[in-house]
Amino acid sequence: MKTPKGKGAAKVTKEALKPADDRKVGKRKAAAVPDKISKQKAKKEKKAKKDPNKPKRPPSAFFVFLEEFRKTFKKENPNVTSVAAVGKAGGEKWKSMSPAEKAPYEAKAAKKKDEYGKLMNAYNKKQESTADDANAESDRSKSEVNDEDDEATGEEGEEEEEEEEDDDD
DNA sequence: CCTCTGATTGTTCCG
DNA sequence: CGGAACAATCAGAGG
Repeated sequence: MKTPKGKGAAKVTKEALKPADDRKVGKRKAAAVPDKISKQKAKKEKKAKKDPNKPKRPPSAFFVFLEEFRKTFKKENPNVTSVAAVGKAGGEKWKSMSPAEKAPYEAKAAKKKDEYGKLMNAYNKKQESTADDANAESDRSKSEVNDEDDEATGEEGEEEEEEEEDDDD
């Protein structure tokens, strides 16, 4: 089924119970006309080679918080095994949290973003290399140079990760 | 057997 | 500027 239509996906959640925004993203699949469903696992790189090696997006502050929250939640709610349940609970709590409390999570997420930015740099290089069509590139083995000699990321530099600035005052 | 779906919010990217 | 898709998770359910 793949839930072509929203229908059973979003369902009623709690729109009435909670005014939680419109949550536009319920199932944005509608617009995307997915030819081949390839989300979590790429079975075979047949034709659906969207991106050779796209770096996964860094977890948002919310996700960072969620990771920890999940443990706590499940710990106190061993009965609950639904990821959705944790998501909801986490979302509610997240909104309930103070910006100051989210700060540490945001700080961490910010750092992830920093590293991600570097990965993107390298990733962009590959992309710029070619807009190769699936067809055009039949056999470019010899030309398959993936070796980026120079290090894209200045490792030695290692900027000091800014800790969360203590806002005392 | 293996793939997908659910649900949260945030973030990121391309056009 | 905006939309659209995807990030983890975990077990269940279906094809």
